[in-house]
Amino acid sequence: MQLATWNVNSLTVRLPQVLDWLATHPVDALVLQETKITDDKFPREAIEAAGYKVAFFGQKTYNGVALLSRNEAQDVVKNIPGFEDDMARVIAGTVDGVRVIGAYFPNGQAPDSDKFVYKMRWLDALENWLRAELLTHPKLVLMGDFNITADDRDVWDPVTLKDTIHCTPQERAHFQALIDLGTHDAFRLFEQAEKSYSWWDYREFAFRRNRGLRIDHILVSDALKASTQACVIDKAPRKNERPSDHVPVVVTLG
DNA sequence: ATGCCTCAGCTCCTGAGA
Repeated sequence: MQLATWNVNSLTVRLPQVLDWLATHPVDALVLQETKITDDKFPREAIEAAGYKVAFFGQKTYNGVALLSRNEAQDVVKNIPGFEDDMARVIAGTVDGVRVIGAYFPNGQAPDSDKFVYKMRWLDALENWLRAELLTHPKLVLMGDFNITADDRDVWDPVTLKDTIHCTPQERAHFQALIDLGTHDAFRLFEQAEKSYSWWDYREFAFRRNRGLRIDHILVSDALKASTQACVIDKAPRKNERPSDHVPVVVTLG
């Protein structure tokens, strides 16, 4: 079984690339972030024609998430239950017996901003919900655009970027809190190349110079750890014309 | 210097992303 996550930065722009990618990477489920599209305009037909069922939860201009799966997702949940939020950031569903949570974590903008305060509140709520979800669904995968680097290996210049957004101790403590609930950073379960990133700024030839961050993650629960066989970042779509600034991350479960 | 790209939208500039 293969599961993947991809922040597409506008599904309207990236739909052809998503369909191309699925044709060559026929994963069992794919979660998308930053679809930036309202539900009435979601390209359901094109995705179903490619052989996927889809659940989606969007809004105009910002945010927006979707869960594509070969077999229809059961018990779909949108956003964090009990957490008031006017942003579409989370979609969860059970696919082939695995609880799949796709999430677009808040950016946070800057450590001294209101958006950072919201990010911390959102992360608190996510942790409380995940604790409960793990009890009812031991086989669980949380994946998406976390907007957090787990440690300095995930940062192209950890000295210059020390304590800046995505790299603060507060954000990393929250990442660790998710791990402490009984999950594992699937990417780090395996030997990986140094300077492996999932996002590169559009500016200053950042991709060509490999000035990136690893902020797109896949956490697998304790119950899935032993069956986790691989986790790879697929950099190829970053070389497309009009690429997303993020690339897909894929996990293979036995 | 706070932009450099890219995207959406009450679109010819602005806000946001990370």
